[in-house]
Amino acid sequence: MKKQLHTYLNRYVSFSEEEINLFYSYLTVQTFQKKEFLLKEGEVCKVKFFIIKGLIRIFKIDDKGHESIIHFGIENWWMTNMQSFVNEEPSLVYVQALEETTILTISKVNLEKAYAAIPKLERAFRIIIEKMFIAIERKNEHYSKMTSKERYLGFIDELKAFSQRVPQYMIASYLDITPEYLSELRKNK
Amino acid sequence: MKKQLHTYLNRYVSFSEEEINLFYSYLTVQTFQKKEFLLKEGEVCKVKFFIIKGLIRIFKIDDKGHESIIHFGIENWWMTNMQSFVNEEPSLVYVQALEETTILTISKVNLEKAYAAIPKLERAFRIIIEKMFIAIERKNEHYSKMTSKERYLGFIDELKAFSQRVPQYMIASYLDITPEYLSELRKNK
DNA sequence: CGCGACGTTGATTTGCCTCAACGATTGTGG
DNA sequence: CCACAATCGTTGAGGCAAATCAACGTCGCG
Repeated sequence: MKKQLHTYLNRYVSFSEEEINLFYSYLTVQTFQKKEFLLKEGEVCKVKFFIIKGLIRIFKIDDKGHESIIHFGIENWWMTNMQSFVNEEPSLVYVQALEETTILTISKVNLEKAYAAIPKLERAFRIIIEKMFIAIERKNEHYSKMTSKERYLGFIDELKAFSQRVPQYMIASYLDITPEYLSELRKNK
Repeated sequence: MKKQLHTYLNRYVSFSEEEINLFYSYLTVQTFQKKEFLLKEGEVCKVKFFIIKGLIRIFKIDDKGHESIIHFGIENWWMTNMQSFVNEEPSLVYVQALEETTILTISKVNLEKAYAAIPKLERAFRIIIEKMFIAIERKNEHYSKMTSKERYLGFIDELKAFSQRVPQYMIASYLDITPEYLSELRKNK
């Protein structure tokens, strides 16, 4: 797992073995079963986490009890509920494992310590969040497509990574359409 | 302007006068007239910029020639087209001044130099982008509300900052509804 | 085997768009 | 300083995309 993290981080900033060892000492390994929650609405998100293996979803439940999926997360993604983690506010969303999932977590305090001990980390995480920012804007890009059909087609590529691993109604939820309508879209190609 | 920037940055990380002077030496002042473009689709976004005074919009034009507004930007915001700036790809969006607007710009090269010269800046910009990330997620939050009406109501607060300064059809565009329909929503409270 | 989870289909309803037209402002050049 | 042109908000008629609701078939699992 240390190796996996090292490889990942080196994509952005190159770290020595010692630096990774030090960073790793601030991390905690955790495993969640399928359907287990990493975070529930109302709780404060205490950690950033790196997915070693598995699949998670971030979703919310609206007033009518309707779930809608905001993000999926897979191997080699750093994730958190930024709003809750940064501002230390109650989360508005749920984070749930969709498969058995192993993650490395780091608390806010430890992350600050790690930034202080390894200044390059600050840079790495700035770059990582820039990528996340671009990804989220890209999703929004698709969202504002006129029709759902274009939305669906526009997403096909990035959905490939998930579509084999999650039920179709979750894809529908991510696209913000009903499962019934997605079914119809798929039929008409 | 230097003072304004200093005050702003101190909200996140405290900088000395000298550090700000150094950073400032990498920046360029620019002024744009109302309706002037800071960036057009297809161009590569070469700078990050800080709005000293004025108001801008980021918008795109879809296949049917329909404009839709992605963000507004006002005083004391750092902005850029992240996708284009970071990846040095052609921009998919337009950036346009809606009032006479004065900005401080910094090129990618100079930003790298500034990071190297003033390591604390890396931290400041990490924090700034975290805030931006939270803001954009918050917008998405509103977006996935079931009805446009809820969307409109949910946005009222953060729209106050703009609604006095931009025509209503731009608000509609930002909310992703037609001006006609927004008009109806407003009538029915 | 029986139950729950999932995908599909069809009938009906509705939120929101399109298109067109009309006042009310604003502003701009002659 | 007025006249004419844009620009902007509103209203109404008509239409369509996508939601809702309900029912059914299939599959995998305990």
